Amino acid sequence: MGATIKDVAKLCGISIATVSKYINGGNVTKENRKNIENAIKQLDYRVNTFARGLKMNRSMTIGVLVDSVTNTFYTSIISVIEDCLHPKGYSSIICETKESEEIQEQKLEFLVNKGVDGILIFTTHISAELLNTYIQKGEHIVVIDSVVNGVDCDFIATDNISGAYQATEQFILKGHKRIAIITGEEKNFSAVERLKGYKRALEDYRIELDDGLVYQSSYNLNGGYNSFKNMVSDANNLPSAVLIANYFMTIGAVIAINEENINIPEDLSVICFDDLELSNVFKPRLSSISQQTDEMGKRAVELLLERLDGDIKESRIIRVAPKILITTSIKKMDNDSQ
Amino acid sequence: MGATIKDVAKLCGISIATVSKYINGGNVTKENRKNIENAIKQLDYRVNTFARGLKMNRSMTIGVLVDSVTNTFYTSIISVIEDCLHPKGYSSIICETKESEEIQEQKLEFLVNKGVDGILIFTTHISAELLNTYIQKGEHIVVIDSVVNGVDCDFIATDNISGAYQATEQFILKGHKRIAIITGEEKNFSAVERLKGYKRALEDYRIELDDGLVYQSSYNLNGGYNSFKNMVSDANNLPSAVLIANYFMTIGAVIAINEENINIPEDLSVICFDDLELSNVFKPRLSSISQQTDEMGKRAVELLLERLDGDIKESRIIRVAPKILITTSIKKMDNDSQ
DNA sequence: CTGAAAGCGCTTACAG
DNA sequence: CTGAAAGCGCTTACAG
Repeated sequence: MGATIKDVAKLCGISIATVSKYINGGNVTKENRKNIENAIKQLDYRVNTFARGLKMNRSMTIGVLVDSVTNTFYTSIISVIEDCLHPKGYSSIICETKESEEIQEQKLEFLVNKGVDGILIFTTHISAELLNTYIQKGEHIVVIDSVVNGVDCDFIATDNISGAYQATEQFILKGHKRIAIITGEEKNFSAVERLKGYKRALEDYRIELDDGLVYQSSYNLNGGYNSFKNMVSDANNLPSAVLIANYFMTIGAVIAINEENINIPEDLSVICFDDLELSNVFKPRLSSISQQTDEMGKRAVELLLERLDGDIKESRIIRVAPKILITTSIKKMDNDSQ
Repeated sequence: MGATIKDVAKLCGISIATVSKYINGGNVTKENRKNIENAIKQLDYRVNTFARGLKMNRSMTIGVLVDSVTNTFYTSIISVIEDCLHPKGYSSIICETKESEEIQEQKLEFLVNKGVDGILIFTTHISAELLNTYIQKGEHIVVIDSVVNGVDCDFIATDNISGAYQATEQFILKGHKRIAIITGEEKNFSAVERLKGYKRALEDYRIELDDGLVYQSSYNLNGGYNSFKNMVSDANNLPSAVLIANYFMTIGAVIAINEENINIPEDLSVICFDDLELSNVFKPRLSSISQQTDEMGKRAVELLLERLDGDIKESRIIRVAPKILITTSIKKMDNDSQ
């Protein structure tokens, strides 16, 4: 169908080697350059990706593995990734795991079969074993949003401990002492880190940890809803403030807040992780710890491309500081009460 | 690095032609089959995508062009598209236009350069000229979420007129007579259709159209916010019900509703398009017209693959009926009042 | 700077 | 059913 490098060469009366040299940025005489440029335009010539890929053993394609493309936290990062990748000639293949480890393995295999040059992974459940299998096969991998021990690849994640610490500290500075946290279970990397930050802040400010105020359940809408319901049903153990550890849990909590007719911040102060749509729409606007998706996406691509080019071998771990946004969803407490 | 078909053939002591035949589903003797299967496993052989693509002149890759990957309406469809594509061996390259026509052209060119076999487009602004340019070059295109006249490709869209009609009808059946609509401008395909459905319902039920109740502005959060503010500021022209024509306008409207302390449905009845996160979280749950993203994604892939295989030439237009969900966000009016 | 030639890994008529 | 051989479009030493 389309014109080939041969057609261009013929039209110019020169060899394909020279045309190829021009295309790849080499030096050719002024006259040849002009002729080639004209011929390319005239013939609407495009380099054949497959021929080039075959010869170069590079696909200029990056695989992206993600739990779900309807998760706006992930897609915010994906959007940045595309922006960084396309100018360098890379495209990406996005695969969803739907949070199934079985599908995750299938999709990883799919990506490798497609001949991607590197893989960006941000799924909640990724095991060291699976990562190591592919790293040993020579795949270049960068993991986003979690850190797995004993794996020789790059990691990039939000500084969750610091984020949760700062949030808890905000409550404390406004006089709160009964501070609850709604977070995910042990298997969720960021949930655990955020719980750690919460505990550390309490400790630093000499507030005794009340295990009854730590609600751990599934890291999603239902988990948030159920935890919140449990929290308010325990009438003689009510907190004055709550930190909610991710966006989906927050959505669940908001549904519960509405059902229970709880007023924010009069009845309860709230800070949530992830500054997405809901935070804006809820009244009052929710205080939030917002992960820097731009920074994360940009750095992830940098790390991966460096790995593709260079001979970096050591595992690098990057922590991105979140930004905290405080609104009227936090009540200032009297120092005497509580 | 990886093993090639040559390695497999050598290990089996047969020709590469036979191995190729096996790989592509042809008949080989039982013994050869066994040997080949073993060799493939032993060598961890994978077909080289580029060699195959070069030879076959098919990339098994589909381009997807979308305004934004953080738009959950779009990503719901994208998710279904991947599910349909992967089992058939296709992968997809997703490109964002960020609603810029310039970027749209660049990305389309990017996709064609990458050698995609077909393109799925769902962007709000796609011109007949641009589409025709690529169709003439032999690209296979399916357009989702809008219909463009004078273009020889397939289209798939929600039956917007019917959706808006049904919503308006619901208001009317509950006794509403002053029904407003907040929608997008003329350039937005679905906005125009939804306005049409609204008008048609009023007409059918003999309710005179009040132009003052038609709010048209930008088809996004700000447009929804501003329109809603304008609507309530016009105190002697208040409607009892409002239909909001897309998700982002609804978010804007909800922010305004909160600011103005308007009670739904006591002060105002609401139906919105697109049954996404917000509808669940808002109290009371918003009535909605939900577009069938599963159906749309599935049909889109079907149409495209048919086009790739066969010799379909005529332009096909598929309309998918939306589902309407009625909640307590609509007040039953006394027949006497208003 | 330019060109002839080999070769990347695969598929596919074609002959047997 | 099997195999030898051509060729897809490109890049890259190599010689000039």
